Amino acid sequence: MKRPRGRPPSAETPVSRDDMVGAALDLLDREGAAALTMRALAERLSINPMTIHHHFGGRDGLIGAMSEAVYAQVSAPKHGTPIDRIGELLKAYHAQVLRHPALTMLIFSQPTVFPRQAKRITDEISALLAEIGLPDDRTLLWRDILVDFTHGAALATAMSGRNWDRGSQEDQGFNMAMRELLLGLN
Amino acid sequence: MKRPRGRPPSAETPVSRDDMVGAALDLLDREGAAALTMRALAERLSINPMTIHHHFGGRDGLIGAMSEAVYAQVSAPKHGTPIDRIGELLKAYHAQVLRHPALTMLIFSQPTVFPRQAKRITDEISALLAEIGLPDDRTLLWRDILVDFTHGAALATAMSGRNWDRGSQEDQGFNMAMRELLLGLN
DNA sequence: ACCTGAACACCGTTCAAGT
DNA sequence: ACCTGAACACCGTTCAAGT
Repeated sequence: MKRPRGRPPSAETPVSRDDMVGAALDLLDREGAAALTMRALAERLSINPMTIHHHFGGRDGLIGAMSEAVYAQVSAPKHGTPIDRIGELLKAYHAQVLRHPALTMLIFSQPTVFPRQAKRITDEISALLAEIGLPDDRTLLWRDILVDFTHGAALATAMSGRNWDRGSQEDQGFNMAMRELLLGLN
Repeated sequence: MKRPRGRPPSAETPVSRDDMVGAALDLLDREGAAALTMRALAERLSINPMTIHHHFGGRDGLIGAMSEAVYAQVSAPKHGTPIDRIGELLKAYHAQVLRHPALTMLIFSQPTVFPRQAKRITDEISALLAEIGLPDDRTLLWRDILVDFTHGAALATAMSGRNWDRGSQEDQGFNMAMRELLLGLN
């Protein structure tokens, strides 16, 4: 029953890095943060826990890779008014949070793994706010308002514990609130 | 060196429930969530881990008691316009978050321990919004905006990892943002 | 380079027992 | 009632070793 030591014969297709990230996300979404252990994930992939550890440099590294994968594609549309583009960017961000609420909690509770993608998105919002012609101090103020509100809404979702599909009620509430907030920018 | 089994002679003043909550908060604030283990806390109090466990029904129960203690005193002033009272209530809430950012993260990442105090504060905001004369749908919308923004700002603070005294820059940023948001209610 | 097994230093909690 | 010690079933990670 036990696998032999050392590298397995190459006939067995090896488990890729992406396989690991994908399986980790699936496990996290289905069973929550407590269930995402290196050991459980390894079991599911029929590999050794240390294999995962070596690929990502530990559990934090794995979580970092997961968040990069999830948030990499979040971006603002190329056309439209700056305000519309801000709204769409934050909606896209929030939509990903709705898909993986437990991941959001993990990221927040472990500051060391906070993804570069989050900084990228934040910076993009700052740039768009400046494009409107807002003075510097109000650019900062509104960037914090919009980003913090989005994170707070994410938190509320993550705490509810369920996963949501795009277009759910939760999503609509967020969209309405975001529209209301963006009115304050005019 | 080892303490004897069973109940210690009553000459040694026993460790009270409040002592445990206080020491737990101190440990959490100083060294972070990972350091708040039943065993480390027991060591610090020179008692058995299981003593704490029995008093609170486990680690989650302890965290619940900590959050009740921290948020119990957060309340709105008795006089003033509803909008002012909302602002003060959320500022008081946020001020406690600034004092114990790691506790906030713990609460959020463990939905089962989310404190009754949070519900109490949320309900109070709903009531104050209704007092302004806002229609029901806008009461809900703005309650979410204000509460979620406050939580998001709390998150940003908690992630920064440091503790802040009242009146810090972080606090001022929050106060300015809150004032800006409350303008949207008129 | 890539993968593995055994061991280490933890953890919360169950259980049975003391006073 | 309140407190304790030992044991259980975990955890991430270090280490040394295989191919």
